[in-house]
Amino acid sequence: MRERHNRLSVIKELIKNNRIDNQDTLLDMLKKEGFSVTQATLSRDLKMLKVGKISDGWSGYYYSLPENDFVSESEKSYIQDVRRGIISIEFSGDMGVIKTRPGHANSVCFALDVLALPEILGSIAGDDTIFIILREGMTKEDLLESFQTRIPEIKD
Amino acid sequence: MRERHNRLSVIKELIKNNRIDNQDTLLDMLKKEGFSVTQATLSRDLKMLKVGKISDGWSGYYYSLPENDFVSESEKSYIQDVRRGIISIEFSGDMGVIKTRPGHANSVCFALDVLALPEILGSIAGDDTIFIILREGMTKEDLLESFQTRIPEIKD
DNA sequence: CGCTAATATGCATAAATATTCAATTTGTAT
DNA sequence: ATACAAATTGAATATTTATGCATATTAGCG
Repeated sequence: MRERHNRLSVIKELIKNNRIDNQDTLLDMLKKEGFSVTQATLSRDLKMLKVGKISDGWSGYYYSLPENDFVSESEKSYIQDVRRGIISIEFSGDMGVIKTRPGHANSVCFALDVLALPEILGSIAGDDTIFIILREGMTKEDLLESFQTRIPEIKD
Repeated sequence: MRERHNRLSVIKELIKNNRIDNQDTLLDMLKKEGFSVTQATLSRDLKMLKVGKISDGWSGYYYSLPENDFVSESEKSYIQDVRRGIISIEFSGDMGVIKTRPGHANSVCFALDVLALPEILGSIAGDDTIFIILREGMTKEDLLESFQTRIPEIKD
């Protein structure tokens, strides 16, 4: 199911570069890019990308990515750190344990910190193990979803 | 028709202080504050206030005021400068002429600058006269509307 | 005051967006 | 491979938001 991720990043580009004010026009643009889906799917995609609809300051509204969503170059490299180091992630209640390749725990942990995932209250790294504590009200599913949207989108 | 302005500022407070994610609940809150209107009116109010609907970062969306819409105390005093100094405003094409009380042109002009109305490209002040140039695509109606929403809402 | 133009509002409805449900596809562990 | 759970999607529908139009209210002005 690589399809969806590709679509998501195309949507992101479209939103970043155009003033789009409804899903139907976005749908058309997507079609021209080769993605043929329905409005229902697009609605879900937008929610997943956390796009908002904000005022242009005078006459209307348009879609907009959340602030911190220009993935800076340095941030990309942190994401790489995560991908290179991480082996597994498991949970017990509000706590999670991430296993990494030996010696990678610290760089992964630091990278997670930089990514500032809203689900993570805090984390601490050993040599190949990271403990994380979920923020109150968050579930492991929330965190895993964040991972999916933040991590896989990076190419090469 | 003071009513609407009061309602607008109550709406602003409600949005600033609560996580509201649809107009019906906002409608209820308004009712409790003593404002009884329909969803149609509320929809128009929100557009007038330029509120956006943005992601809370994990599970949903809520209304949010545009960034620069916390009217700072200093900004309030600038608005007062405008209200105290201004006498009339007239247009010819893309240009506007504001007449002020003698000696007030400068303070009004500076205040307009601070308010950073999107409709104004630039302005220059004499002693009791200000010239302003509208930004391309903007009309005098746009500017006057901005005035109405920015200036009158300030109390005392 | 009464008149008029502008503004504000509600009602009904259109337009836009989200969600339910069933079907299909994909991932994973035998 | 085969079976089962999870994820993805579309179609239909529900929910939410915007708007056209008629009416009501207000601000000016003679």
